[in-house]
Amino acid sequence: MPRYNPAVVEPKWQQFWERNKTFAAPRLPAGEKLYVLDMFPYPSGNGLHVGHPEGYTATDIVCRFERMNGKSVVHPMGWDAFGLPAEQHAIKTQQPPRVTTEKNIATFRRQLKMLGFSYDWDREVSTTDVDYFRWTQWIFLQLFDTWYDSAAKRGRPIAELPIPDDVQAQGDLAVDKYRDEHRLAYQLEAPVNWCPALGTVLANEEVIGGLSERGQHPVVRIPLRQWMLRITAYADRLESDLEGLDWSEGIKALQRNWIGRSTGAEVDFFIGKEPSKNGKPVPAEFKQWRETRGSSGFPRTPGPEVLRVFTTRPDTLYGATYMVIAPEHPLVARLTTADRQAEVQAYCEQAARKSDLDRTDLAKHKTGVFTGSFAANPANNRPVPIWIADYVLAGYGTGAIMAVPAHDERDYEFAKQFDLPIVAVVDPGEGAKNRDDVLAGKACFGEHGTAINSSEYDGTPTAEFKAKITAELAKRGAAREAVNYKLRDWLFSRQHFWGEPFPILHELDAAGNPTGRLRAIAAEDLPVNLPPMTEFKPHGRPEPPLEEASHDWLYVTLDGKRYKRETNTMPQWAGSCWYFLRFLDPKNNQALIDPAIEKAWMPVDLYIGGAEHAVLHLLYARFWHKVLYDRGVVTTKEPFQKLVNQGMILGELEITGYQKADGSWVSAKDVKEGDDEKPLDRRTGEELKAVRVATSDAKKEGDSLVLVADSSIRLDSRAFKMSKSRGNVINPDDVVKEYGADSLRLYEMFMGPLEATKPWSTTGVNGVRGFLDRVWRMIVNDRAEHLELSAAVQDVPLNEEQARVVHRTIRDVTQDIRRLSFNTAIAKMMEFTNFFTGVEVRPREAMETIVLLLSPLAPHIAEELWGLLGHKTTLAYEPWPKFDEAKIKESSIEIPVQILGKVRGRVVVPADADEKAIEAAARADEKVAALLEGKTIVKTIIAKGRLVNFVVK
RNA sequence: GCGAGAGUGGCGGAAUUGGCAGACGCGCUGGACUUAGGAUCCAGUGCCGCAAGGCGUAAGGGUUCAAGUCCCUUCUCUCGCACCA
Repeated sequence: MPRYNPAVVEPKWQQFWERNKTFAAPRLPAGEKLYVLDMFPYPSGNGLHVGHPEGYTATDIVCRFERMNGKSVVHPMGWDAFGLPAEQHAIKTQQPPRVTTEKNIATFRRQLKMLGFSYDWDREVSTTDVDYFRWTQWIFLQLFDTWYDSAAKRGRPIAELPIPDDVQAQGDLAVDKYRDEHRLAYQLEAPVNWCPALGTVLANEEVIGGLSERGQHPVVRIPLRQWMLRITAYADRLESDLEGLDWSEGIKALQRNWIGRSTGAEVDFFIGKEPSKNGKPVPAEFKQWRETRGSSGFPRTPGPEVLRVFTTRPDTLYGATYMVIAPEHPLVARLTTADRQAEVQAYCEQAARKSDLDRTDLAKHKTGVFTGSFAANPANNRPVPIWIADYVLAGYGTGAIMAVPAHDERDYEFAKQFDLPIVAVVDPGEGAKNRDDVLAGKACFGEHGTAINSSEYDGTPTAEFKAKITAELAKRGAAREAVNYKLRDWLFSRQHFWGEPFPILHELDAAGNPTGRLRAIAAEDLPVNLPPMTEFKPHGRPEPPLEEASHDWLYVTLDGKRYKRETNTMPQWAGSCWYFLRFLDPKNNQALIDPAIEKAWMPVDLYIGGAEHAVLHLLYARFWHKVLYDRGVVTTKEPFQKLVNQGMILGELEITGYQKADGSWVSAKDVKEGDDEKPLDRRTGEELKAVRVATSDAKKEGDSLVLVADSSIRLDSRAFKMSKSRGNVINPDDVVKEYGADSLRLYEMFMGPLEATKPWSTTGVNGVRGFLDRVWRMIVNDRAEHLELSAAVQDVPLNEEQARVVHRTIRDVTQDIRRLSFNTAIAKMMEFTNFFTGVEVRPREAMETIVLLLSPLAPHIAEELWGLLGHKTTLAYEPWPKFDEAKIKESSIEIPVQILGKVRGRVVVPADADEKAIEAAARADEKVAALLEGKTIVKTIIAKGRLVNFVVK
């Protein structure tokens, strides 16, 4: 019994914590607050993965550590439980998704409790709880009720939206429509992937090469009414507010990249209101247009007489030798001349059939057609031909570009393909690699230089030219400065039956047809629950499955008007956009959160989760938070002050060899990867078989791993992502059963830096279990019948050396935990244990210290040992050990002596020895003295307390 | 192609501001205790060499008394984005 047995110890303490609500956080923080958050999991049917406990252990360590440091800590957990798998399971088995979800949550909850995390379980929420999504719907109402005032740079109530006179004059319906167009939540016809064979709409990633991932059925893109959220309005704030956040540069870069801000100019190219005979702008009309623009300035929206483009390089305007519009551009018909009709139509139809992926994937060679029309270049007034090509995206900028083949790689390729003129207008400068080719139009140069072939601007440096010409054209009303973002508005509706219903009603006329008028459900009438469903199967139409709901759910009469409910549901992202707020006030049925609570606990001080959410979840949550900030619901601009992404845990390292069909080996250097990742013989193209090789059959030779039996055969060695198909998945339940939760926690922290990707190793788990066994035996008499202290543990003071070890360990472990460097913290505790197991009499003070230091990482064993050391209560709120720097200092130290930078000897000197004394000691060292014999010392470097280096000749 | 990160023993990984490369763990070798060990304890373990010694942080160059760490060039791997004008 007195052997360390986690199967007994761990459940015992888990029950203790639960019964005593040891980790319940107060409503409002008492003293310094700390909000530590994990990305809550999607409770999948597979149960917990070993990746989950990695981040959860890290946050748990921080929480337990800071509680002992006296902070008021809130550490909640919940479930991001809407999701497609439960819906698909329902279709397959007719089991309601709520039932499946609750079952999965129960499994996850059990597994998390089994790992001893110090969550305040009273705060548990699930995004699928009606009491929870009531507030998700409430936030949607805020979005619906908000427009973005770009002058004030903030969201404001829709009632404050100024209505232009001309709209006002058109009556109420026009005003409503105008408002609807400006809301942060608005409707749009957007294309979806409709798969007739499956009878459902598919997400982009479920469509591969125009076929459904499941079953390879054809998928067509059809327009469907959708809800959109105007995240683009917040693009610049989402970008600029990144600056004050304590996030890794990598994640910030990822977000910036995704937002994709670029600055440049919008420029209008005159095309003429009506098509002309030769396709070129009529000079007289053009002249008149220039005059008008000179006085009217640059209009907000382009009229039909111009083709507006966005460019980041207005300085290359003189080199714009043609223009390109996207196949979906509204002016396609207007610009296509009669003789080009057939060709253009065929091209556009073909482009429409391609998915976004196909367009980019096989776009190594460019395609396009000439429209027959020309536009006037506002810089030099010359006509340039207008082409249609799908390398220009309809959704970015204005969907049209000015093409400068000499200075844009894509335009260059296109110009080569279709033999269009290439005029260099930027001189790369003397000494540039292929300057002559660039100037001759035989190469493309995309960087900055000085202007040429640009009339009076010749010689102007790129940056200066950009500003100059933009200002000049702006004065003439032909251009303006502009900013563009890659970020698109957020497609917020899904055609699913397992998601949050929208709190929106569509007004119906007497005939039962929608009038186009929307009505938001009043906040006090929320929640809108999901309708009860009797069967779960696709109804075979693209419209949402909730269209099949019973009529008493679907139709509503209010104030004498009939309405039909919105039948789209929200995407899974919705619930995770604000859960961190609800955790702080989970049971409030008057408000999303009590303002006093929000003010006291927010923002989240530490947020840890997987890097897979680095872009979308974090961006969406930040966006919602900013809207709530603008509307006065929250008081912080950003929700997550510090963010850390834990790295992925891979399967165990695998050594792979390659064999031909006849079983003979092929060296890895002769293997290449074919389609579908199948290994092929580089020389013959023969298909090979990848074979797992046992560690004992492989050895290292030089830089490569080879077969023991035949060293000419090289092998590959790498770890792979855990996957069912590869059979390398590690189940936390099994690990806990075999080694215990503390061992699992400790091992995951010991594997390496939190943020690194690292392979699993079962012998490594065994190793940390061995450490816990040693800690146990250091304190417990494991030969006794009953649990009792080892006789070696005695109430004696620490001697000097022991005190040094104790205090140094406190210092280092404290510092390492603060840095989230748990692997080194564990190493320090192992050193401590190695030292004290070798000591016959172990002072109680030392043992109590190590137990406290270990407790955030391995809390169960620590609580058990703490009790054994004579304490009656949990150590969860025991003060964290303090160290005394004076006790760490040694009276004498050993320092290396180098000659020409090479260590030649060591000397022991008093710790406070001055440079002279150190040098004298170094010279006195026998070995050093011998080597210095007959040499001239040019210089002596003394790093106090570190080393001595003699530079000799 | 662009962006981010990383290359250190057989393996996972340590190494304040440039200051003893390889902490700690795994694995391996030898030993002790054992009927036995997948238990425990002790010793060893970067590479070459009998040794003295030499060589070593992806490769090459540089700065420095001193470089895993700073600078330049190149290579490889992982992740993300990918015709964003």
